[in-house]
Amino acid sequence: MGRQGCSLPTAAHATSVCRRGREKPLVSLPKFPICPPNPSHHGAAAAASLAAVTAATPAGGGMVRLVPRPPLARLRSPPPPAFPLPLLPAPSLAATLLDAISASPSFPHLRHLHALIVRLPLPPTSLTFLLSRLLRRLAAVPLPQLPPLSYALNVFSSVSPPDPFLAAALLRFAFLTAAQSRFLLLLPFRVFSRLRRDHGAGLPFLPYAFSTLAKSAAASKSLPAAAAAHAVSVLVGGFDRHRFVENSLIGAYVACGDVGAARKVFDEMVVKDVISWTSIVVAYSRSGDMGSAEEVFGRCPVKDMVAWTAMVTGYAQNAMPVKALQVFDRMTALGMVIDEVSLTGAISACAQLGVVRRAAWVQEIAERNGFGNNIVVGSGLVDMFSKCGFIDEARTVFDGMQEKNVYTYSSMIAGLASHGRASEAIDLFKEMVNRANVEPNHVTFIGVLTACSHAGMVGEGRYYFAQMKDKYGIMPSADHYACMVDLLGRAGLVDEALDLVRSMTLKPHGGVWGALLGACRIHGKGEIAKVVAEHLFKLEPEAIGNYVLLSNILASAGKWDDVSKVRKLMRKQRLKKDPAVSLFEGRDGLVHQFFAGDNAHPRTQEIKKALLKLVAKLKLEGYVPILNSIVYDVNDDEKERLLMGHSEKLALSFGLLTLGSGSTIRIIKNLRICDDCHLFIRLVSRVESVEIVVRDNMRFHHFKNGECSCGGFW
DNA sequence: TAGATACCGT
Repeated sequence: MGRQGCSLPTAAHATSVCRRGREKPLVSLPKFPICPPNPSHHGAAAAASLAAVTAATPAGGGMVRLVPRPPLARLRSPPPPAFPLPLLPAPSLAATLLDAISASPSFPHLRHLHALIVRLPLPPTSLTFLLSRLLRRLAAVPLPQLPPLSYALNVFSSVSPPDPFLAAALLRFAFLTAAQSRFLLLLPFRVFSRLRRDHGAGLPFLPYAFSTLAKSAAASKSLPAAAAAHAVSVLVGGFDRHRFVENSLIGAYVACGDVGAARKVFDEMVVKDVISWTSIVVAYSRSGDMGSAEEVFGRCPVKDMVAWTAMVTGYAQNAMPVKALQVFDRMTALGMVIDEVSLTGAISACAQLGVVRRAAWVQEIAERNGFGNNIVVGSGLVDMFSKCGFIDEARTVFDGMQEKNVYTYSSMIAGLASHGRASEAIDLFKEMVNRANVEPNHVTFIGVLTACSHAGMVGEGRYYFAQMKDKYGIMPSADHYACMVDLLGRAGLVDEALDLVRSMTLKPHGGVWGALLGACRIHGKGEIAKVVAEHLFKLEPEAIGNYVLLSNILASAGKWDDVSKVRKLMRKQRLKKDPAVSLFEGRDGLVHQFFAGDNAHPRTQEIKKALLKLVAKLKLEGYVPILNSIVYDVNDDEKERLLMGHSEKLALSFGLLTLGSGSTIRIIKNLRICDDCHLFIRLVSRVESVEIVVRDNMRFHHFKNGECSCGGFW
């Protein structure tokens, strides 16, 4: 129990279950406070580090022309000012100008204000304060009108002697504009170098200047830049014991993936605050080392909402959803407020678990607090409902979202694909690129290709695979190849799929070979399977599924000698197959768990009796058990007996007993549904007039009127 | 100066 880390949850993820007579609700619904929605190490070394970083920065199309010009010379027919001309005493004048800066909608307005400010008789502190605010506002002007760096340098040069406060504001301007244009992310380093060259020791720097350099290093994920920011902050700034700067440096090292360097700065800090602690926790969450994250979090003396949230999202990102929800519950029990970010972590955990009641509770929190308008929360809800089996609810959330981005579309497309609604997924992709003008990325195409694969749409799949590269400039990754191999292989084009793998310039990973092995299973290609499996066993020696799959393929072909060889190999590797298990959530919210051949449920006699009756009824309708689905060398009677003990049949029988005709029965299974159970459930949906939704380890099957949404492609 | 979402095969 407690296995974590598969793409869809196993039964073990349920927080509590009904088994061996022990009944507990799946989840309790705690009460907690909700916050209101948000309103909206030496001189030469330092120089060398800095030179390395600035040299690594590509030349920037004239943006770094550091030739100051008098601001007035740039004035060209300014528009009429949208504010009253200041005829007030000096303090009020500064206040009026500040209001005017905040309210200025465009670069021309701000330019006009700049001209005005430098002409007015303002005290020096007011002047630098206003100009720094002006720089901040200038950096927020949307891209087409975004002022060039040369203009910001003019602002800086408006004041003499050079002012440290304005220098920090100038660096921040460089950072913000570079971030906005996603170009020249290391621009602040260039500006810093220039300021050093022009003013030398005549211009001291404030700590904020170095935190901006650290931020710029973090944004560019450049470890040399982080090291350079570190070096100059100590050697030029003398800030080797400044908490603010140290925290920024930790953040930069974390963003660049150097946990060791981050930890070194942290360990050497004399005074640590919650931000220092949280940064280290995050460093371990991101590197997948939740054990160390737990240890550091445990030692953190004062924990705030952000620190707690870092743990929730850390667990969620590392496929430990049960722990994520436990931490989320603890933080709410302690009276911490919940905001969009912490809720996003809980949503992700619910999506991984597929727990319906908990998901509904999370949505209620989101709606009650207006978080539903948040694009990240909304996208998360779409994903969550899809993974809980409620594709229509996912679509409702999606349609209700005012703003959608590539995550929102990709979640919805992948959701539709996993529910077998391929044409809807393709239509949505077309809407995304043609009407909404949202640029697809590599993840979007995984969803599109999966949709094609699950519906046998070979032509469409080939078309989008080509379009991805030719139209959108996205080079296919091994994952995209895995989708294509799956698509071709399922459709029976196993040889073509093998050719595609052999033509790859990228090294095929387990996903690619695994898809091919799956195709061999469907189409009974025992000989190819053996070759494919060899690649897989080398790449993933401990992935039990590969051995089981090969063994099953060989068993279906009656090659029992080969089967025993594979089983021997498994024993040698000390690998043991996961037992098959199905979960059924009753109307009362209790989760009932059934293992294959299980007699443990309190109502087992009733369940088996009902199942036998059901089998007899189906046989009258033409049902013939698919004995081939049993991969053991036993006689046909025994095969049929084993088939009738399959966990999803037990869960279905119990579902029918408790819910009855006309209802929707939802079953979660940890392994792939077998051919016989698939046929069986299809027939039950017709004969008993029920809808049955089964989530297997990869996707959803919606059974209705004798048909399944997967159309046989699973 | 710290915390956010989507994806392949078995």
